Amino acid sequence: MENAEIARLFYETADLMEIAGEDSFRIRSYRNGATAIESHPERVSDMVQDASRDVTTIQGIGKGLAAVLKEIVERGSFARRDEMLARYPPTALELLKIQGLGPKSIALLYQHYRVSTIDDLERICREGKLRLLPRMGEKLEQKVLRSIESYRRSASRFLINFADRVASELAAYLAETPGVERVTPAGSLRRGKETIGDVDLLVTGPAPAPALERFAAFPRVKEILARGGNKTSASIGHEGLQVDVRVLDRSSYGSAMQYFTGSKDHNVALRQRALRLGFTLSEYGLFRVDDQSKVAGETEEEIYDRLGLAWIPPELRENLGEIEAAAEGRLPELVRLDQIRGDLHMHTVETDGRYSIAEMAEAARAAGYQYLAITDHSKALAMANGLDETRLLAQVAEIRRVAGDFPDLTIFAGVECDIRQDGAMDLADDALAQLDVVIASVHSYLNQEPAQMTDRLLRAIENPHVDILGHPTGRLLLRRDGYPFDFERVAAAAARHSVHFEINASPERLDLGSQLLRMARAQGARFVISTDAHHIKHLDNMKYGVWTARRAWLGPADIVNTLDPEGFRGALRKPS
DNA sequence: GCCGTTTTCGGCCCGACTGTTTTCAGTCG
Repeated sequence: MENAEIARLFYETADLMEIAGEDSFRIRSYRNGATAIESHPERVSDMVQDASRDVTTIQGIGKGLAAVLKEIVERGSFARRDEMLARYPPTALELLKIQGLGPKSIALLYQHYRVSTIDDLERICREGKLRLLPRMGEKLEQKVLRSIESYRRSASRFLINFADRVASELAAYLAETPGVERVTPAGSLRRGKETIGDVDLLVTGPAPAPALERFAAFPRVKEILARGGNKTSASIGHEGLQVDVRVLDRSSYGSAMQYFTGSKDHNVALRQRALRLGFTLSEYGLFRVDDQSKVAGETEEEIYDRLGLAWIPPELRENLGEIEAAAEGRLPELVRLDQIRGDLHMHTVETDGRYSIAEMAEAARAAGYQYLAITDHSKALAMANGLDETRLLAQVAEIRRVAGDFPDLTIFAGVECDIRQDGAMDLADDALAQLDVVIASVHSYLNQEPAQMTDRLLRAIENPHVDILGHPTGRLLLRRDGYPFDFERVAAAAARHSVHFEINASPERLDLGSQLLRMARAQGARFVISTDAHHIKHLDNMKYGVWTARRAWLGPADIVNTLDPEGFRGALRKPS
C-alpha cells in the first residue's frame, strides 16, 4: 500500500474523531503520524512487513500507531476507523470543507437532523432549521449557503499562476495607497505550493490602514467576506479567489511574515521550540516568557536567529525536517531561477505550438538562457499534428539552419516522443538517433493497470535514445490524478539508465510534484526543469518549476539544466 | 497517542473574529 493511501486513512479517521469530540491531542497524533508517513521516502507498508525493521524509528510513530499500521497492512483498515465510520457516515467529512462549520457544529447537525451530506445541509439551511440549534443563527445559515455554492463551484482551490497573477496585480494596486511602504504575499503562495486556497497580502508602512479601504474598493472585488480594523477579506473576480489583506506595524512585519507564511505545521513546531528556549512567538513578535519583553519582530531573519536557527526558505517550511536542519546548519543549497541555463521542452507551429523555431529561440534569449531544445510532438498525437520520421528529420535540418542565426545560443534538436501503449517509442530508433534530446511522454491509454503502466514506463526508460521522462505522472492539477504505477521501481530504473525526470513547470501539471521528487532523489535520480511551452509567454512558467524543485529540497547539482551547454550535453546518455 | 537537555508522567501553539450572547464557544488561519 502506498504511503499516501495510509496517510489518507489517518487523516480521515482524525477528522471523524474530531466530529466525535475525542481527545484533541490524540487526534493531533494521528495527523502528525499521517504527515510523517506521507513524506517518508520509502514505502511504510514495506517496513511493516519486514520483521527486521521498526516503524517507530519514524518521528511521530509510536507504539500505538505502529499497531494501527500493522492492522492497515493486514486488512486495509483499523478498529478505531471502523468504529468511527459506524458512528458517522464518511460523507460527513465533506462538511468540514464548508466555511463556518467545524467539527462541533457538524456533530450537532448530525445529532439533531441526521445531516451527513452537503445536500442535506443545504436543505436544512433553506428550511431555516439551522438557526434553531444552540449558538447558531440566521447569519450562519446564509454564510453556510454561500459557502456551499462556492464549494460546489470550484472546490475552492486555484492554480498557482492564477493566484500569483492576482497577488501581483493587487500588490501593485495597494502599493499606491499613501502611507503604504510594502505589500508582500505570504501564505502558500510564498511557499510555492502547487495549488492555492487563498492569498494573504501583508501591508506595512507609516500609515497602512487606508489600504483596507482601497482594497474594498478594488474593481474586481466580488464580495467582501469580512472587515475588521486590521484585516479585510474579499473574493476576487468571477473565479472567487479569496484574498486576505492585513495591515501591520513595521515593528512586527517580520513576525507577521513568518506567521502568515506558515505552514501551520512549521509554525507549531517553531512555537514549541520558542517555548523550550523561554520565548513565546506570535504574529506580533518573539517575547520573553518571564517579563514579556520583545526580543525580535521586525525581520524574519532575527526571529529565526534568536531561536538558534538559520533563516529557512519559505518553500521548505512544512515541518519536514527543515527546523532540525536549520538548527544544525545543514539546510540544503536550493536551486534558484537564475541558475537555470536552458529550457528543454517546447513546441512550435509545426505541431501544436503557436510560434516558430526562431521566435522560440528569441524568447529563450530574452529569458537569459544559453540554450533551448525544440521538442515537438510525435505522430501518435495526431490531434496535435505530431511529426512522423520524415517531418522530424526535416525539422532537425531546419533547427540546424536557424541555429546559425543565433550564435550566442545552443539550439538542441529534440522531440517529445509518445510512449505507445506497450512502451515502444512512437518513432524509429534511427530517427531518434539524429536528435540531441529525446523526451518520452505518455499521452494516451492513461487508464492502464498500474503493473502494465510500470512495464510501459520501464520499457521506455530502457530505450537507449530516451534522455528525459516528460511529465512523468500525467496529472492535471485540480482536474485529473496521475496514472498509478510503481514509482520507486521506475525511479530506480531511471537513475540506473541516466534518464532524467522532467519537472514540468506548467502550472497545470507541476509534474513531478515535490513529494515524488524527494522519493526520486532518494533513488538517485536527476532532473530537468522545463516549461513545455506552447507559447512564448509560457517560458515565464519556469519559476513555478523551480519553486516545486525547491519544495523538494533540490539543489543546483540535482538539476541538469543548471549546467552550461557543453555540461548539459555531457549529462545526456550516450546510446551504448 | 507522542515524547523526553526539568520529564516514562504530564504536558502538548497562539490570537482574532464572528455570531450569538451578556461572557464566550466555535471557527479560522
